[in-house]
Amino acid sequence: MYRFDRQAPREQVFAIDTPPPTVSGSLHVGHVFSYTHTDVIARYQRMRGRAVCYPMGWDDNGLPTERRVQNYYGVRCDPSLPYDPTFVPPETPAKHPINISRPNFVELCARLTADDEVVFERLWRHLGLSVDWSMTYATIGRDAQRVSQLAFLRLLDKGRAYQLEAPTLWDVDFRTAVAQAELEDREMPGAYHTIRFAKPGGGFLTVDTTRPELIPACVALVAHPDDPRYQSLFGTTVTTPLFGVSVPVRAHALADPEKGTGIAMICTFGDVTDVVWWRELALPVRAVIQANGAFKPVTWGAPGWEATDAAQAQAHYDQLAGLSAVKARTRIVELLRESGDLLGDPRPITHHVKFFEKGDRPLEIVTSRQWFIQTMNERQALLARGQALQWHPEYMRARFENWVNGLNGDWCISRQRFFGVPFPVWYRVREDGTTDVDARLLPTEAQLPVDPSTDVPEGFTQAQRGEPGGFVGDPDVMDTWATSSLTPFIVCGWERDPDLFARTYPMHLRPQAHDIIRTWLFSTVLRAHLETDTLPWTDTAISGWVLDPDRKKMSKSKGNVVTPMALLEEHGSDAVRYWAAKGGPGVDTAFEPGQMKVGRRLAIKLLNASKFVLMKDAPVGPVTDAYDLSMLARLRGVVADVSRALDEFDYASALRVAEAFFWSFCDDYVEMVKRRRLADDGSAASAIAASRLALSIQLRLFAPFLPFVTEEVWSTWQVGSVHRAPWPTVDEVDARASGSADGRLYTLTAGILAAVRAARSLKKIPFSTPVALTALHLTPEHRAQWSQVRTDVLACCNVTVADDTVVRDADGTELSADVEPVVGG
RNA sequence: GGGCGCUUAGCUCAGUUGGUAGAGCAUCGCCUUCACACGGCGGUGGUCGCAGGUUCGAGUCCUGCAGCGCCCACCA
Repeated sequence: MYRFDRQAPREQVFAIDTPPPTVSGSLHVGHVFSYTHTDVIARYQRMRGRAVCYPMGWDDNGLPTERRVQNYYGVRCDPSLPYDPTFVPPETPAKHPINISRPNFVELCARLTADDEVVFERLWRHLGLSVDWSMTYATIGRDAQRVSQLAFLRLLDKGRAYQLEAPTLWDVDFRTAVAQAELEDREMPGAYHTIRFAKPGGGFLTVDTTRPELIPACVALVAHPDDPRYQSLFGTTVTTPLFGVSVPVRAHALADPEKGTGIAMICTFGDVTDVVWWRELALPVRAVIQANGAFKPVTWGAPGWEATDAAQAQAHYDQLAGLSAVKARTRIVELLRESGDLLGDPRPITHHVKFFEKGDRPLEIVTSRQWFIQTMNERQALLARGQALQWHPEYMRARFENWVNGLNGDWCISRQRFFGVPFPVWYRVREDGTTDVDARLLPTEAQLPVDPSTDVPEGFTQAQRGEPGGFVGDPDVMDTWATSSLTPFIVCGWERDPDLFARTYPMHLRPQAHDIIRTWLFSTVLRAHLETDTLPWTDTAISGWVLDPDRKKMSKSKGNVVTPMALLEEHGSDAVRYWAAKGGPGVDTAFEPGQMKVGRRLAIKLLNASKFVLMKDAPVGPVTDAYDLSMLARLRGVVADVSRALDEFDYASALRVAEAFFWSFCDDYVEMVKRRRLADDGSAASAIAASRLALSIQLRLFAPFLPFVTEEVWSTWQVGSVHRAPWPTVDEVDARASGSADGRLYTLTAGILAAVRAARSLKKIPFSTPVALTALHLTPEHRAQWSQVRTDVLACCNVTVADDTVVRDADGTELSADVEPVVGG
């Protein structure tokens, strides 16, 4: 039913770039929420006659999977090991992790994620997602690897991807580079330490620092060029405490006279500002922190580590070597106190520190060789792409622009990890056994995907791996976003199925949540811009988050996550979808079981109302009665409004409009026709025809939202699936409803019935007691309709119009717009 | 520090181009009536965050402020 028609011409295609959920986690209510939004749009477009390309992907690539596999099987990846085809993981994880090769590790990742993917698919089917499951992809799958590597090689060829040895943001626990997009600030306790530096002619100047442990890595001091306090020091050198290193005092506009003493240490590297100063002031490197976060061994007095008293520097430094940054800080404070170079006590502060979003310790900056994709010189072009993209809601564009304007470097795409797409690159090994990183060996496009740790470059043999004169593979894998940014290419068959690609790309819709605008949305726009010089899609619909009743984002760590399957089983999929669809585009929505109960009630009401309408059958004929025509005139407007809202991706408004009409249809119209249907005349035939037409239309209006109950009813009296039925149009209504009519007779009569019900309730008059209208105030709008109000219709409420009923015009705007009959027993 | 959004009934939220404040839930009451008790109908309930301004008229437009949330930002 949901199979994408690959023969459909491009104008009829509607292609959705589905977010592939991370399979190593579990799906939560937020997923159910946002994936429902997408499904409503997919179902609507399908009923409009579009060939909907709606795949599902699994994001099984990356760190979360790695961590899970390590724990689940008790293994650890050692890329230096050869593949062992006979390896079988132990039944229960061993006490000490078993080292296995990268291909073995990847096999285990694939095995574990395959199980998850079965569970995920079951949930999505239960929820009623109208996905074409034959198009499912995985981000670690063979084709995703081919696309990632091919796109990388194309960028390399164009000079848009490059490799560089440079200071890079580094997570010391995962021991990998990370990108700007993966950072988050966390508020941390810290302390200002006032340190003294010896001035050349005697005396001291003081510097405030939160990272005294980096004094051995200090390469200069810096103050603002206009700062009067330091004018005389610019161009001179001062001496670092404990280590006795001469460092220059420099001027740079980035130095903030307001912070600390107005003069700062430049260390290699304490933060990203250090990197800027270091680069722009052309300073030397004196790095102390290693990839694992520990202070590295240093021989003082050696080139680059000159000190006035090398022995003393060594004695001090040896107490730091091997320690982590935090422990080194504690130790150096003691040393500074002993030497008298620490003035006063450290002054506690809280400040923002950069973390890898998945990391536990603050990021360090470590110099390493990494791959980058150019972004900085595309910023203007990317802003223009963001302008051209249709955002729903519109204001989310600001997030994108905010991010693009805040970029401070090219995108680092290499990670020193294992479960990811490898870089399709080998390097020559020199005769002395060292790697020549400039002598790259690349595969042909036809060979992709390749794993350079097991595959061999053209013209070499496996025996030459790592040998002098031979080759080595690039050890790194790509950032997970380097693959995810290519989902439109993966889905649309880029460089694999040109016919499919031409029909589906650029795609139509990218649905996603707002927290990954800077990562997934941004990087996808970038890759499409660089590769095809287009936007990847015309529209993006941004969903909000599901908040718990305390208005906090629902998350596992807070222990407030509800299992989606249990939710679906308790309330029913239609009910949960109803709740989800009420959360409009971009709006964070409270988790509210009450709304699900309302959705369930709506579904049951649909069943019952359908049962009533379908009790009576009649030949399909024109609708002639004024009441029926008036009701259909209202429905005509509803069809137009619901369609317009869905065209604009505003599923929440669409549902509201359809629902409001349906309740009125049940309360008022169904009551109005109850007695008429029992007659055996043209009025009855008209009522039955109109009821069935209205039911058919309303079932189709609700089908994208409540796919199960609508299909259930549809299947009892229609051929085929409601989900393949044509979307209702105003033309369809006009074709059956002869003559022109408006909705006023319907609203007037509904108003009278509602007023009678209110009066009965207020005066406690039971339904079985007949009542008569004695007075009626009419608004000018409804004046002309009064003469059409029929007593046989009002009889459904057991109300009659007395001979002496007084009908009054509403006197200007003085009277209430409501019709206020006075009811007598 | 910059950006974006939100603030309307006890709760969750609608409120199109300015024109008498809306829905559902909760609460209270009524009703077995031939689709529906897994129900129906009705009632109560609001200085629209605050202060100015524009206007005949402001929940809506403008300015400022406050609170909340999110995104971003130079760890001295």
